Amino acid sequence: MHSFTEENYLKTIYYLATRQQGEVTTNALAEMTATKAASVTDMLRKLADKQLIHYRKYQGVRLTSEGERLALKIIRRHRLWEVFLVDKLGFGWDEVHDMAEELEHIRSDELVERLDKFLEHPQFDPHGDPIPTTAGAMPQTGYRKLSEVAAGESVCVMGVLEHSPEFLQHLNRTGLTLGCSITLREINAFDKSLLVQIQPESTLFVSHDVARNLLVEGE
Amino acid sequence: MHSFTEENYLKTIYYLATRQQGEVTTNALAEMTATKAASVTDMLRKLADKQLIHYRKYQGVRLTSEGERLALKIIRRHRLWEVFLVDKLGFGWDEVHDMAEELEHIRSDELVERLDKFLEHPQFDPHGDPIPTTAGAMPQTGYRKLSEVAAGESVCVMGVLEHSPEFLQHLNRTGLTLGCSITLREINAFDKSLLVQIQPESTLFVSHDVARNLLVEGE
DNA sequence: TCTAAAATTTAGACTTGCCTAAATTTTTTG
DNA sequence: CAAAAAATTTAGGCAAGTCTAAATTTTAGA
Ligand SMILES: [Mn+2]
Ligand SMILES: [Mn+2]
Ligand SMILES: [Mn+2]
Ligand SMILES: [Mn+2]
Repeated sequence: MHSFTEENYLKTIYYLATRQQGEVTTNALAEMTATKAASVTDMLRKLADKQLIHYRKYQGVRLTSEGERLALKIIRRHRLWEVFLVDKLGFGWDEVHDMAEELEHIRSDELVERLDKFLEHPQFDPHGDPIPTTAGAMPQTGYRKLSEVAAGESVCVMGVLEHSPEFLQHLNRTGLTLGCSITLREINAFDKSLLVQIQPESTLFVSHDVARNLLVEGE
Repeated sequence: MHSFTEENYLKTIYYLATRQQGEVTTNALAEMTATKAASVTDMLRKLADKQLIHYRKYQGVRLTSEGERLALKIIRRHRLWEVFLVDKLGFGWDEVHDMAEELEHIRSDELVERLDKFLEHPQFDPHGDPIPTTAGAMPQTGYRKLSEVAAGESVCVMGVLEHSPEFLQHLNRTGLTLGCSITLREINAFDKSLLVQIQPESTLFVSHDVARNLLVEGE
């Protein structure tokens, strides 16, 4: 069995590995887990002993296939619980992360599979993130960042890259929630801010900081 | 904030205090928590420091009102999660205890209140145990043990005192599940076993060991 | 390429929760 | 009521996960 802490490290390594190439560094892990580099080194030695990561001193780490399998299992749990909290209990998408962070560690495969069935096998969590399959596959989405869309294109908001309550609440206020159809009217060359049409009658300014954290699906 | 371990000790002290009079002893706690007396003593000192129990060396312990409030809060969570697992996910009453044992420690009052609403404010858990109120009151039931019922009486099965999967599965097999109406036909003076009528056409032998763990409600 | 800065690891320590063995207190019993 | 037994606490230690400070390795810059 694995501790909460080990599970959180595996998930964090997976997360960091997907948004960069090469090995995940000690300092990056220390920052994400809000601990110190020395503590990370201790844990890396332990995860390496358990064959969950490939680790060479000073060279960073990479998940083994067993480590990745475990990471995906925790991510599956996390995202299913988030769906439960939003769809069944009525929480907002900005409120569920911390609870799911705890619920993901409840140790029962049967529980997860029954929850999945109860939720009618959702494909995406409330933030648009794909839910890994029982078999441990992470479904790929072809989403682009809104910041990479060309002027004139019409797209649908499908997910977010930033999960902080502050960002999600900002989206709530501006109306840029999942499923929302928008057309990109102008791109401001100076600060890369966007003018998007959100309703036939209403347009909205979107900063580059927001645009590069919004995932959209082409026309 | 309190650790899982502290919460489990408080719940155990509450449990032991309700089924005996006077203070709860170190050895009783060691047995229930499957640890050693020396470990219990360590934890008692810590809980006393936090003013959650009244503790005098060698004299046993008693919950403070704050300790009891916390214990009831954990019990409320435990029982609500059990209702969720049985009513919504379709688990059997013999399968849910260990999962609820973990779920009860998820730290969010809002989550518990929303779960309570989602479950439509249940009064009892799948084992017939009353669910403490948000305010921290434990509803009292007037149930008697089946072993204390007189021959000739008709009663309804309302709860169990023993929660082991083995006992619950035994009840499943014999048909003595919650809500079941039975009439006590005979009491065997030798071994206190019972002959109960469970259907107009069928009767059943019930050992004293089973009867003293079954809670029933008078005619 | 050699050195200074940055990144990482090691050393030594702390807290929590647990253990065994030994000491102490309480309870029981002859 | 004194001795033996039972219950409880104390002493000393261990593993997990964290920290700070110091040492080491890698990287980057002149
Ligand atoms: Mn977590
Ligand atoms: Mn999510
Ligand atoms: Mn528990
Ligand atoms: Mn129960």
